[in-house]
Amino acid sequence: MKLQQLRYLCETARHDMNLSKAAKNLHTSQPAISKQIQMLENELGVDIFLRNGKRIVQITPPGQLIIETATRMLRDADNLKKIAQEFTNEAGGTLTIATTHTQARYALPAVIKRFTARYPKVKLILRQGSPMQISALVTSGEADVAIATEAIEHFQELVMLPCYEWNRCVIVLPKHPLLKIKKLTLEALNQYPIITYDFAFTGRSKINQAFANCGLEPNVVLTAIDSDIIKTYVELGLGVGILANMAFDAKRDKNLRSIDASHLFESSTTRIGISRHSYLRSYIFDFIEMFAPHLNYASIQARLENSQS
Amino acid sequence: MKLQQLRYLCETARHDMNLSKAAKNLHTSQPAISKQIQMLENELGVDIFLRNGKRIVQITPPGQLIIETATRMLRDADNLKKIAQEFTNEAGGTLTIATTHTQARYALPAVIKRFTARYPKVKLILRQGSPMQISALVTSGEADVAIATEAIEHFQELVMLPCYEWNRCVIVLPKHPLLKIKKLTLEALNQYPIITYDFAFTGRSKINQAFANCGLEPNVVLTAIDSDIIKTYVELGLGVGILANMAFDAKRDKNLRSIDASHLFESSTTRIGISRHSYLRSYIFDFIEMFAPHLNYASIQARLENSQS
DNA sequence: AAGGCTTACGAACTTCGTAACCATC
DNA sequence: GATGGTTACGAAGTTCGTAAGCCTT
Repeated sequence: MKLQQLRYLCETARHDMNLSKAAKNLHTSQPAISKQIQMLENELGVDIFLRNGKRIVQITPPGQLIIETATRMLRDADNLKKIAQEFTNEAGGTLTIATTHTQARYALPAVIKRFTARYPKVKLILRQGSPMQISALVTSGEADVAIATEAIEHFQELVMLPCYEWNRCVIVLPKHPLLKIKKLTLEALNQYPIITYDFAFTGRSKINQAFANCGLEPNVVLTAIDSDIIKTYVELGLGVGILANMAFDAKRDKNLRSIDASHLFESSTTRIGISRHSYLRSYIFDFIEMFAPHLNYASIQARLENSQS
Repeated sequence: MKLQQLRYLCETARHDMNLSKAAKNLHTSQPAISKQIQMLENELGVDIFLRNGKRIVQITPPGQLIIETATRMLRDADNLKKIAQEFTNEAGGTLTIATTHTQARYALPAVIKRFTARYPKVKLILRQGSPMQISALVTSGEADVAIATEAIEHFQELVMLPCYEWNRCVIVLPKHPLLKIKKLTLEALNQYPIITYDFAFTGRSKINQAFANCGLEPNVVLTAIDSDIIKTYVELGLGVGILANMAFDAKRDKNLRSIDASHLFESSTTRIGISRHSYLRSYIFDFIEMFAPHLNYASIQARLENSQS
């Protein structure tokens, strides 16, 4: 059994069991992959892939388990490299943050500024995506940490650490009738077309929930993953926006007015997610602590050890 | 990075960093080990071992972490083989039980009889040792399950599943004065020299505790790891014995008498221990269920997933 | 007919063991 | 001087890519 064979196997599994694609991705030839996978199957004495003639059709039950274990081994191989780097290249390295637009645009800039000042030699990579995509990036080892608000509870392999709570505001054009109401209600809000986040994103489910609880069905005319796009369409007069309140800046957004809506919606918690099985360089722990000061090396390790759910 | 290199590395670490011993154990030459470890260190860019001239002196801090991760990878490689076996050789296989004398002699025979009837093709290996040795065998993958009563709580990597509780009896020669006492007390017991288990073994700490709680210091004249040896010396008149009550059989032990002592000592719990990271063949789950009927595949998996401590 | 997997085969590269050498205890 | 580690080097064994073949869709 060789690590190379496991690499070939997992890459093939990742690419819908297509040897050709796996070969391309690994910069090698298709026969190399074909042969090594056969040799592995041979050594283990079980078929990993089910073949119909010469075409790979699906993964066998033992193949499924084998791929899972092989994946863990490859991640550990990565961990070995990271451990070594931690001790050789103490200052340098890479930090890949997978996050949503809202976090990248409003929550992260301040933290990243401090981080790069402290670790000037660490290369930063920001990757955007939906909470699901973000989680997958961390699970697959393509990113070190995930920062998002929703939908990342379902990944067994991630540990989600609560960072901060936030709520929403409603944004409208100046002179909008809603500005005259003393205390905003969902009923009042529901008089107008609504522009807010895409369903898969940042705390959108809390919004739907609040309306549903009152027996209302909001007239959502436009959704976006991007707070700036929401603002743009509110400015165009398409409707009123519901935004994360950190996304509104009275100074910058002079053409808009915000109305606090914390009392209307349940607050959302932004979490940072790390893979249970990845080795984290010390500066990653520092980054997490900068983002959420109540988290530190000891408390994170405690979470990693005491929860398996 | 090759699995072979990791194997060489871990074997070297296991043998006090002695390349020669590792080479012998792996049936290869010393230069092969030397070279591959150097190549690994080279690839990772860190020294794993600290050398004084040409002699390996100790493990570097990164080396420690690297060895831990490499060990997990090798165990996973083993797991791959076990998974494959589970699907090819459904009936056959091996079950290695690491346990103490008392369990092997008194608790296991009935279970093993049922097990071999159910799985005639599974090869059974019993390995005896102290609770510490037993735990180490499972941790290192040399045994599948550990069965013991004490001292195995300290291995992070093991999950200990409670199986049954038991207590002790006092054994004496026929006509011994203690047989005339209505209800045995520690004070009465303490009049006589005591023969019981070795400190590292089966529930011995509960005995010491009980005496200590009464401010007594027992006069332990002989300790053994083996109930049969204790009986032998009680028969010789060296003192009274304190035994696990399952170790006394009135029919077989005709030359001795037993007095229940459950009220004097806190009961002990015998547990079965499995490694958190090993793949267990289905018959191993069945074995565990035969030993402790309240444990089954689902409940064991739940314990594996919900505890990390 | 195209896409996709396997077989065949020789070139390039690894790994291993023997032997010789060097360092520490 | 005995034990333990490294260096050198040729033999044996792997792995890879190209080319050719074969099986599905």
